Amino acid sequence: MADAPVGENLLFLTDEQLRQGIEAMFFAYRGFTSDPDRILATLAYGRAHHRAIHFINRAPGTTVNNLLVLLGVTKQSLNRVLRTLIEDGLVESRVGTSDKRERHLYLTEEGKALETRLSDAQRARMRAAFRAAGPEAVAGFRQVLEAMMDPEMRRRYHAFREAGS
Amino acid sequence: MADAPVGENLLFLTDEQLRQGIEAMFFAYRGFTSDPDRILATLAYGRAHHRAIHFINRAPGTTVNNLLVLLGVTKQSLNRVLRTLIEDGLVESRVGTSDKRERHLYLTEEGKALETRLSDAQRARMRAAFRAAGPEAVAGFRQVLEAMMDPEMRRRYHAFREAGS
DNA sequence: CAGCATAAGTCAGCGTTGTTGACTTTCCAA
DNA sequence: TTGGAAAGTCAACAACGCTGACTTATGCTG
Repeated sequence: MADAPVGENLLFLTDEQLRQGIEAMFFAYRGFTSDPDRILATLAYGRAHHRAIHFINRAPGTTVNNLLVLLGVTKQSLNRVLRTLIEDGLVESRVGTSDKRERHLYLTEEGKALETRLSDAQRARMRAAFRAAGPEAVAGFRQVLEAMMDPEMRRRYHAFREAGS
Repeated sequence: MADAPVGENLLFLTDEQLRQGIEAMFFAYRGFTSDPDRILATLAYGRAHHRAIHFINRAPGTTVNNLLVLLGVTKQSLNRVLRTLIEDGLVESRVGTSDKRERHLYLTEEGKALETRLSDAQRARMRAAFRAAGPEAVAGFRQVLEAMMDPEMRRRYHAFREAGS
């Protein structure tokens, strides 16, 4: 916010620059998802399964309600994914202790194994991109992405930053 | 590649940093698509229509084959989208002059109007994010996104940069 | 000219993942 | 004890990917 560069250096706000940013997001997101997608395709799972596994791994014991708000999907949509993951023994659902209506979600050993496999693939690409671009570019990358989030999602993103590190 | 910073400044390649990068991409992409999605929902169109409209606008006269490679979808999937856009009078399909097997795609006035509407919404968010982060961050953002693309997509992305500016 | 290749379009069917709406069960808290 | 929150379920639907099989029109090559 505050003091953006004044005067001549606003070329990065050109219509053409903005369109290129949009296209960069589109093509980069394709690359971003392609490696896990290839693994998932061999397992009869999809991206929704990956996302559930990712966030359960990041926040073990999270409730179904937490998860569906985080993922931005309906209870019914998440439930379909969770059911198959539980049936297949990748996720464990434990009844809450303080509030027994809640279900707390955990990855099983098998679930952790798949998480590692998916994450390794995705992190390898991210690592290569970070290494190629250098630390200053990475800082800029994160700043722009953060500014692009809805405020509520930015809040949740920060919650993970604190919990994870 | 080349000379990455040596020694202590490799914190940006930490496992935790990479995971945060992954989550940033996820949350940011949600924001990135949310504004056009809201408009499209009122029109019985989806993201696939938006993507087709976007790239036809960027490369008027492109062929169906060009477009499906660019979008990374099958002919059948693209055709379903194009058919509705042509029926609704947003896209015009002209038989090729040199090669009559080809169909060249153009936005009609109505198509351009919708493109503008969708693009305005998406660019507004991108502009706000760029402004908030500043030009150096934007440069880094683009560097990292580019490094994250598959090489073939990076080539196509550059083709647009040259054609567009 | 014959025959193969290419571009496009179409039909049928399927899977994943999102949606709404309606409903039940469980259980906490006022 | 009663209202409401959390979770789960069933049904139906839409968007948008996919494969496979096929047709039509056209271009190119031997």
